[in-house]
Amino acid sequence: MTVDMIMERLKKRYPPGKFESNDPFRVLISTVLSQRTRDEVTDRAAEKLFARYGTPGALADADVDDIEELIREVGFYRVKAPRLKEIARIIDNDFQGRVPADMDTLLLLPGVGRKTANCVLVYGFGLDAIAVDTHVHRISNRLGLVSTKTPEETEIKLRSALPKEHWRHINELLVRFGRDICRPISPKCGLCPIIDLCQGRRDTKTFV
DNA sequence: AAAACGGGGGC
DNA sequence: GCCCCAGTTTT
Repeated sequence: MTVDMIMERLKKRYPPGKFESNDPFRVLISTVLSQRTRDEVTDRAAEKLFARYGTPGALADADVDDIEELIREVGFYRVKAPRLKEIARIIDNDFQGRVPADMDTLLLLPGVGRKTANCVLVYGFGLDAIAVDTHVHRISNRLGLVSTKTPEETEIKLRSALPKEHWRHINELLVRFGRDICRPISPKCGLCPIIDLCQGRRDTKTFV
């Protein structure tokens, strides 16, 4: 199967990173921080935040102004800081300090959409889920794995097209691949390790 | 369907 | 100095 070959080759090029298995609360908070923000910046801010507020109870009682100051560098901090506090409050008050482990409940939290919820399910709880961000959406379509208009549609189609063993790896693999090779504009097809497996390369002229 | 949110890093 | 970034919510 060609999708297996794609995943195997990408795994070879991009060895496992930080997102193996972690505390669900930290995965949740880190993932919200990471929205529209580069990882290096996200990691620094998350480190500072968790050093002071490491649990839902602690974060729920924090000053929003202090949270803002700690996460300023990730951007969108005036939106993210109150959301983080509210997320912590809800988890502390309504879920006995435990992050919910199902999609529908996670989506009730402010600042949590399908991508963030799926990251929590996969990286926080080790469940079978596929986190589709802009990279996964774009590249899955370029490669010809799916033909979809929205990330949610991509997630659903990938559930059929992608063997389960690859679900937990596809997000990080395609994000890294998308950042340095299969970029949104002017992808570096000349350096692409899976160019021979790419359907999009043959179907369009929008690739370099 | 489009706008708004944003400081930091790459070039 | 300009452009883009591991999305989500609101208009």
